[in-house]
Amino acid sequence: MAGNLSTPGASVASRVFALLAAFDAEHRALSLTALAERAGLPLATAHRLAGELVGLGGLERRADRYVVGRLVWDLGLLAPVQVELRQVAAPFLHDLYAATHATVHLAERAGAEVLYLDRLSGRATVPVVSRVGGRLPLHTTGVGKVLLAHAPDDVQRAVLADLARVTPYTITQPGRLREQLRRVHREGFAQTVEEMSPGACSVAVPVRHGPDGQVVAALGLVVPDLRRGRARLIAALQVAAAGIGRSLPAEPSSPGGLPLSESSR
Amino acid sequence: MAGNLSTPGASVASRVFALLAAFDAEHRALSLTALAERAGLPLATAHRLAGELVGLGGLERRADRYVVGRLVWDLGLLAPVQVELRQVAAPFLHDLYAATHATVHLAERAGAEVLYLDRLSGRATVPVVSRVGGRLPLHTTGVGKVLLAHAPDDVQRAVLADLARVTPYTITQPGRLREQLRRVHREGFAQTVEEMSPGACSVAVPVRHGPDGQVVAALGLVVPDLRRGRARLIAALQVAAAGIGRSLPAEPSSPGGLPLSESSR
DNA sequence: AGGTGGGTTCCGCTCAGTGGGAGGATCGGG
DNA sequence: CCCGATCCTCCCACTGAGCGGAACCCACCT
Repeated sequence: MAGNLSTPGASVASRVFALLAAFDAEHRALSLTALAERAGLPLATAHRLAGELVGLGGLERRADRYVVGRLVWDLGLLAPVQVELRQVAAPFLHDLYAATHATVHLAERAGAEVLYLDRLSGRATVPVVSRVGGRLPLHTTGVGKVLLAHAPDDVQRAVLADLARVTPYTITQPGRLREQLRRVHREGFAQTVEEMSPGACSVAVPVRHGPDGQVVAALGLVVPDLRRGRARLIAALQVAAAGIGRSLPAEPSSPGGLPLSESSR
Repeated sequence: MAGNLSTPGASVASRVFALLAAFDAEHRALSLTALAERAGLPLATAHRLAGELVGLGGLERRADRYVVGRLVWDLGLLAPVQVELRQVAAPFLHDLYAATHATVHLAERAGAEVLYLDRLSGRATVPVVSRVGGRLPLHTTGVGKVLLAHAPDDVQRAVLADLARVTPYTITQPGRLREQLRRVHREGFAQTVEEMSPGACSVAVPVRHGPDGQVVAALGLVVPDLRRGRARLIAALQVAAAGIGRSLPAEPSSPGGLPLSESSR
């Protein structure tokens, strides 16, 4: 991985991806200048390349802003990001939503963050910051705590060593969080109370799979209040999680692995 | 845009996208040779570029196959492909599903095809070929007929001039289809009976928006049989479509359909 | 007017990209 | 066991695609 993209030695491909990767959830539309800056490319280069990408469908131009193009959307949907899991889980997520009318989350761990694989939300009764494809800290979300509790030691250590504060209720003391993680193991669920966003609480359970009960994902609900009906939510979650785990194909396949369809013309 | 990618004159960017665009719904995983062939690149070039893309996250290597990488998935989710519409529509789609337990579709027109923006399907009772991000012909699907009925003249003409047969029931006579499109306008809904896949019927209604009632999308249901309960399905669809239209923000952030000529794929 | 901050275009130098071809690995059939 | 087929990896000398500083344009300020 070369250093500065504007220095000779950087490949065109890396520059192309630098341009694309300049976009994120907070920057869905960028002016040429912003794009160049965020991509670390000279203005003229960014301009030429961006123009080329627009022609190829990788970017789109909206007035004086660039946005990610349709082709990328198309292609992204082909990426084997837990397709199997998401497919299998979808009906269970619906069931959960129907039963609770809460925001439903399906997530996996990606490094030291939660990666949201799917989300169902009714008309927002609670402010929810998650986004399909979005990442959030492990220690501030219900699904995150579940995943963290079942993560390898080194991940736990790394996360516990740096607990960023998000709200006044965010748990930032390693000791307290570690105790909570132990409880997750003991009780089979995790919860948060306004630790990610004010006014939002969550419960979550692991999705286990295979004979060894490997935790492959987490299933969570976000609600305005946990004081009433928590037991009911957990019960619903556990039923759904069990159903998902049971419905997953036996083969412990590579992460996200799926029918690797036949090749050739 | 140039022809053969392996001839000098093709830009690196175009080669990169040729590699990515070599993947489609039927080819989610490709061997190097297949990849090179489908991208129209010399093997050595494909090898080197693909390797580079793997390093950048644009591709992923699974054993001896390449698949679309996570980065592209991430980025694709940022593409402004009717985000607003999909977001607004989501709860209504759930409602529809809850009410009917049929497969629910939200689609827009992309050139001379239907582009599926969202889909809910319970445990498959009916074989459904659609896929989020997938495209199907306008004349063989319920949502397609709705969108076609409200498409500009030139699109209608182009589509009517070439009605491919998909099943024995596919309508291939321009006259009959034209008559049906008139009925769509008159009656406010479209239907298909095994015209796309055997054993599947569909109904669909337009989603209108704004003071002029512009058709911005179509909402459809797929069921095994329309003889019973069609009226009920249509009623549900119309309520949902009206709700979506009403909930959309005043200014449609992006144009409904793409120009007919554009062929980004 | 002059200034500022965006976007666009130009063009000659040069190094990144190219791809034919050699070589390796793996398989399976004779 | 050899041999051919198939697929992947690597090398390297040639060259034209890509680069980006600089000039320019334009809209909108003061």
